[in-house]
Amino acid sequence: MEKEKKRSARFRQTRNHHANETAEDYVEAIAEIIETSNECRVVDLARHFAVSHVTVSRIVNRLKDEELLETRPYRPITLTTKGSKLARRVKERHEIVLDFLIAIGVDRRNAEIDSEGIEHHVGKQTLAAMRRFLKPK
Amino acid sequence: MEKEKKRSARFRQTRNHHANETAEDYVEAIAEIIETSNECRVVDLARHFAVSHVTVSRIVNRLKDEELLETRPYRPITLTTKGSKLARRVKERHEIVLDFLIAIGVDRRNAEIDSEGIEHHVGKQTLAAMRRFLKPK
DNA sequence: CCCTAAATGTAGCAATGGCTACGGTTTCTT
DNA sequence: AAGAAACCGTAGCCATTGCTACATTTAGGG
Repeated sequence: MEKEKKRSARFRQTRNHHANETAEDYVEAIAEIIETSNECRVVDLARHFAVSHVTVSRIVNRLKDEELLETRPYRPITLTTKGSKLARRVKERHEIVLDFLIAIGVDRRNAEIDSEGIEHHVGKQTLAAMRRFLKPK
Repeated sequence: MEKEKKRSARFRQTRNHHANETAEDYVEAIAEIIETSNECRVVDLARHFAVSHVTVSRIVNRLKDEELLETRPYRPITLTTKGSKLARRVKERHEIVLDFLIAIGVDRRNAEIDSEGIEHHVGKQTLAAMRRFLKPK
């Protein structure tokens, strides 16, 4: 019974992370787009994620409420300090996961696909293990 | 531009997999419960995933439409052949991911947590790489 | 056998993330 | 400066996955 309770808690955790995954993907994309194009617009994100601008707009508003970014109507999107920090963490984690998959023998194409999905579920310990694998001292 | 198009396709893929993940989790859980308790009821799944029986009931109906399982009102749930096959594949993949995480140095507790989330995003190549890592010939 | 408890089902609400259609702003081009 | 094109916002639809509250069915204990 005790074991079942733990399992349940785990599943709940997984689900609660879902909205968070979107936030992570968005701040990462925004940081990336700003870095390469100097500014990030709703359309850029729509293209990036291959969704309509409407979907992006709604999510951006939510992330604004969460104080991850700032926008004004018809204006570019900027990250708050909180958003930038999250973006940096996410980017680092993403790169580690990608490099790790390549290191264990997955070709770049597939590593890129799988890492997009995997990265959100990689906890601290797992990330540390991947890091160790990449840089054995 | 070409690269951006590929990336978009990838994201779309990821999203389309979401409903599928639920199906995978459910058939895996059903197979597991039947194996240990001889039958699987809606309440068992509700306990397993720590959600209400209502949520389970709705999802079970959807999976019935997808012919992964069979139910009759107020009756236990059974897997179809299709459902059983999926469950077996999912279970195998799950075990490989779990063992792999442990093998790279993640403790069991964290490996169990992360593997639940990661497993759905592990493609054929990545799974093969994990298998190679576990059983080097 | 009946009556209650447990299990299921149904109705209806919320949040998230998709969409199209339509209308309002900004910006660029002529 | 005017008009077109690009961009953005809003309304309103759908599906999924949560929920509570209430109704129904099944199964067991008296």
